[in-house]
Amino acid sequence: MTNRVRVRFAPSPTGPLHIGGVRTALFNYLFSKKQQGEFLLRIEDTNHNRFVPGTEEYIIESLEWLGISYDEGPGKEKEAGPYRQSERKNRYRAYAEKLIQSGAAYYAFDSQETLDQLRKEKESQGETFSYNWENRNRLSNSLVLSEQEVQKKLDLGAPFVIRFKSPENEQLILNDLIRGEIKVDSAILDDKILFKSDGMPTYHLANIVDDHLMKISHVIRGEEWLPSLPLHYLLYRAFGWEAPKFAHLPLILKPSGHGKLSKRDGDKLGFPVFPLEWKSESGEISSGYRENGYLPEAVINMLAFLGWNPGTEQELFSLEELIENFDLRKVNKSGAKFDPDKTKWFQNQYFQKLSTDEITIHFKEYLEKEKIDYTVDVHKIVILLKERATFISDLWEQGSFFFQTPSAYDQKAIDKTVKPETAAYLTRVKELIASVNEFSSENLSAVIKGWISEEKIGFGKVMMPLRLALVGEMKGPDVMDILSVLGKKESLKRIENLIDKIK
RNA sequence: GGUCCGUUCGUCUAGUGGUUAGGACGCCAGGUUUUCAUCCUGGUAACAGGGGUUCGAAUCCCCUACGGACUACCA
Repeated sequence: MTNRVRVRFAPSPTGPLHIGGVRTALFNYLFSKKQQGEFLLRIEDTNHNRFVPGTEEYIIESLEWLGISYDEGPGKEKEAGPYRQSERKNRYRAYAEKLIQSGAAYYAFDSQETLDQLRKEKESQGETFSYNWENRNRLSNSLVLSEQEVQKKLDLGAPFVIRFKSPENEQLILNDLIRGEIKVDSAILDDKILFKSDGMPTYHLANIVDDHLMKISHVIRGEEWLPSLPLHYLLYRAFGWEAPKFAHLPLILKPSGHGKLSKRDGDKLGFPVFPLEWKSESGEISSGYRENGYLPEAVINMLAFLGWNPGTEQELFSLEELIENFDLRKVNKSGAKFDPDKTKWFQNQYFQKLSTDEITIHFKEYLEKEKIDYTVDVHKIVILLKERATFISDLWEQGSFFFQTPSAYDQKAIDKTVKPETAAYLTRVKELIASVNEFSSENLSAVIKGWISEEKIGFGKVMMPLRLALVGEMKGPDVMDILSVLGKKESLKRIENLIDKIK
């Protein structure tokens, strides 16, 4: 008898994990850690047709990047393993047979074509065909066939599936930790296939068997599974097992328009829906948060607040704080539209928390990757640019002029700042700068601003063209700081360039 | 179509019978920055509709509308 909390994240390796899946993993992780329980990763690969190579590795790498570590799973084998359903393959049949023995399930031999035909017929009458108490006695299965006939078919190797015999008339009262009581009439259920003709279990069987065998205490999964809850509940009962507690998480919806957030929304709408970049076999690339420069902390924080909040006004939470504060009862019932702007805001918050040293390291890596040579003091540039950046790449967008002499000038800025006397002013500034030995922004400021004040010229008339000469447009940090970072030689060159241009 | 779930500012949400319905993102305005961005201050804006229950409903109940999920030998 153990009350130990054990939860699992059970993705199927049919494609890259998208952020909805990541959030499910996160909530499972937070819940289990809050209760000092275990978090397992189980790969649900019972359908080889949909298997996509590389996705299991992708899932593991994603969780690792985000800091969601699992206690048991592929590569972390414990006694409940193995953790891939394909490797547990030969366990499921026996469980299905057990259900047949007790009368809770039965063999069915109907061909795909027969069923398709029946569905079509019903559909043409505006009704839906369902394989259940209404017509299971008219079909080809062990409910209607004699024991000998069934045995003969089995012996001959005829293809078969095993279906669950759902009760005809029972009011089921189910419980969900987030939604409370849910009442369902069993008459609307169909006899779901538990065991496929290819020798593999379906999700429903494998899921229940494994959750039981792995001693899962709480099943936390997406709302799309809510309609399967009655079946799962019935399955536990048929096996005579105690069912875990269930919690169905609200869905993550598209930012605009309608419906569940899907893989295709991301690049269509200009933000990632995947934690990591993914390249499909056809060569199509889906962008990822990591490659787009997001910090894992920001992604975690954003995801945690999609459908959950602590009930206080605090919005910034580290993983540890999330664990401390997480409460399933505070999870919302309704779906949440994904908000790319808010995600950026979280990113900005975490980016600003980074030290200038950390940012410098990453910015240098960026420059190297982009093959940009430099002699300037990158750390100084980072100090100047940090507060205006949200991503490392912003540093380049905001400050490329530190590395490259302007080759063109913003025409609007020229029109606005260049006057007949500008060339003369700049020539004088050049002389002044040349006279400064220790090229600090304080010294430069004293000399240049001193001269402007003395001559009563007006700051804008000098500073604006000077900025234009150094930057190429009207943006960037303090002009004196820019001069200081650029150094005497480069500064003089840039001023000279503009003088030549406007003379 | 059927079943189930849901519905507070544009978005994420607080709120559990008595609040000027709070916060955040976004947006707008002002200030700072002799530039741009940041930053600061302020503003905009919501209880889906209709019936009950109650002295009193965003909060409890019912109906309607709308939204979503599911409805495979996929998970």
